[in-house]
Amino acid sequence: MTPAEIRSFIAQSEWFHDLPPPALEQLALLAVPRQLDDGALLFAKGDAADGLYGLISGRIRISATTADGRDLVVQLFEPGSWFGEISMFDGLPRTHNACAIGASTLLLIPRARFHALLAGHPALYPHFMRLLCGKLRRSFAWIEYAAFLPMPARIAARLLELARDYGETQADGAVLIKLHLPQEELGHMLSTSRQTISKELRAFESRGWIGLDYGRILIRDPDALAALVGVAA
Amino acid sequence: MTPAEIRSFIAQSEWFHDLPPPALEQLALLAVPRQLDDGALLFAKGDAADGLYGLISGRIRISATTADGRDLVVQLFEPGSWFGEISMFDGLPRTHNACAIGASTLLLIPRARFHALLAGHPALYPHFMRLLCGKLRRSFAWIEYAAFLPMPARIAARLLELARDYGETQADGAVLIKLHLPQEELGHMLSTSRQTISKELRAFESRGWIGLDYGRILIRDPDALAALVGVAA
DNA sequence: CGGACTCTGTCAAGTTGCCGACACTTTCGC
DNA sequence: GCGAAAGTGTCGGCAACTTGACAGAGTCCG
Repeated sequence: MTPAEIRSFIAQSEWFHDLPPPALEQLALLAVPRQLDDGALLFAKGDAADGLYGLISGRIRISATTADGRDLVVQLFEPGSWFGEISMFDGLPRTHNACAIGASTLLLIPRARFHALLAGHPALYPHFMRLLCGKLRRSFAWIEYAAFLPMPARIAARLLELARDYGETQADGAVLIKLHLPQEELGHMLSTSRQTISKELRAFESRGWIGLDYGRILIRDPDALAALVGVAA
Repeated sequence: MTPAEIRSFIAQSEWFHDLPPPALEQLALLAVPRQLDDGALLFAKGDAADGLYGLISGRIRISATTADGRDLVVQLFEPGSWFGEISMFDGLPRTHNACAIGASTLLLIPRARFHALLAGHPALYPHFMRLLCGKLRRSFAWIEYAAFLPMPARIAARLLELARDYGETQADGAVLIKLHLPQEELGHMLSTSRQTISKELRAFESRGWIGLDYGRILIRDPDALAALVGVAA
């Protein structure tokens, strides 16, 4: 990872692209590259926060865990994403665990550097505000899904989200979710059991709404799934 | 509501108390007082946002609603609270419904005025950031409770929150929740049925952890409830 | 290409919570 | 005070999910 590559990664990112060039330059000089092996823990819920992370390659899995080992997958970050900002803004410990899926490369912007950047460029604030608001709105949607929707609809809703975020449209118009996604992992995203996922996916498949392959899901009829969720597609 | 009262309300609020006096003055002049009758709807989810609201007296109930009429109570605001800021920061529609419990008096800071204030006083941003982060952390906790805890523990967790936010310590050390809180309303806060609430509250009472009276709940043993949640009190 | 590992389908038993129903109690407004 | 309205206790049937178990299918890697 050369300094030039770091600079270009930051300059192209959604978060920092409107920084003036000198600030970009400084940020790039003080950012710290970091490598993670497959499955390695980047930080855990409750850790003191060291800084803001940008994902360059690989994938990061954000989750919450109970004392007895169950966990809930909250988000999967793709290259180009930045995360860990909540602890930057409020100074409190990490809200979730973060670990690598596949070997991953990250960029750390140390806490002090990030604060200096904000102090020098308050014009960044509205942008960050919008990002936080987006997270809040997604949390609210999740809370409502859990409260209002029966399990099949929640599964459908999650499949549509995954298709939007990780989908690749095929020649026939169907959307393939480009994730290794065993039923157990889907269960961790919806806090339900593997067996329930299996049953419902099978039901969707039998109606022709989705296609199933080991660890792969193909969305054939998003409108049908959306109708189950009760929202216009 | 005299201009002087408005000014003093704003000056004492957690959100604006460190504004310089001239800005306070301007804000007070442009804020619009508003009266609501018991049960009146202030705004609904999906409405375009008119501004930021401060609650002077009464109480505001924030909820989400389904097409078939079920609803989920997300928050109750007390006098001194400000709300509706999410739509201010991202310009998108309201995330929830807001309606008055009891006759209520509010102050509206119109959208344009709020933006002008922010533009003129970027030092306000870090404070608002922390507030948004607090909401996010509370949302996360809620999501985890729903995912991980069985119903009795979720009820216990909610009772402890209510005791913290609306509790009044009695002579004997017990904490009375100063809300009119029928079991059905508690059910709407936990997205469960009245019958389940009734059964669990009765169980808590029989163990001496809480006291029950029509629409009133008294917390006698918060530690026992916290142990059920699985968190140190 | 063969064995280890992962993933999936499925069943049975048990639990939890929902819903409708109904009686009873308390509170509130006149 | 009295009647209406609101709140509560409780039962029974029912649907949804969980857990544990096990077999079979697919994939990966030596």
